[in-house]
Amino acid sequence: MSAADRGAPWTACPLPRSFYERPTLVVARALLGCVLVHETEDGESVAGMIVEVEAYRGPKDLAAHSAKGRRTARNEVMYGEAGHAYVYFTYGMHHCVNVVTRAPEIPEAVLIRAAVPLRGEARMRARRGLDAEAPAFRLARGPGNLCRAFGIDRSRNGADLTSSTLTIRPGRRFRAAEVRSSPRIGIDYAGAYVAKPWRFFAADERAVSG
DNA sequence: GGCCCGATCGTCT
DNA sequence: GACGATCGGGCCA
Repeated sequence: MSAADRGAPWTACPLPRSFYERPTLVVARALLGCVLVHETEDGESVAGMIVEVEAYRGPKDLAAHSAKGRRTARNEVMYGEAGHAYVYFTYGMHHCVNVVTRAPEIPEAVLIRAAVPLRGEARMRARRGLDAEAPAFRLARGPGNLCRAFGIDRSRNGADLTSSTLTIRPGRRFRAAEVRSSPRIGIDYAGAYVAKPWRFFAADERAVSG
């Protein structure tokens, strides 16, 4: 660790399991301001502050992959222990990363939709195919872009966020006045659950999508 | 096996 | 606002 890294959020201890075992809406809100860290192949790490999330609360939530109790090889991680990553592939070209919440057999999770780069910005740019001109807030804006910038793909599905090369650590705390909520994005098929205000984001952060 | 569609993104009008 | 890219998952036969 360099002297400059001492005390930096990406060097703090990962959030404990108990953080994720709480109600999913509580976890979603609490993740805002926390720091997602992915250690890369060469031992360096990329890190970013989470500024946008969405809660998915199956089996009742018709927008969740676990709606109506659906349980397949793809979403099996949602039924497991809290604090693990659920990573899936969609639209033939994008990955999305979630954190599993609550007790085993309760298939709920929080989708991480956007982050502000804190470390490894050059690596993120290279992965996104963006040059030095591109503003930093664009690097991890949107769930697909975030996964690409962080180098997260299905090989990280099931990763333990409390003790692996993919972790989430405490960061800054947003005050209530700095947080907004809204309906979730891209779930028009979810009937009565379309309008649930289960998307949370930091107001005035340009890295927020939508 | 076949068919439909997606927790997205960038581009074009 | 509309649309194409691109392919695995889910469901039915």
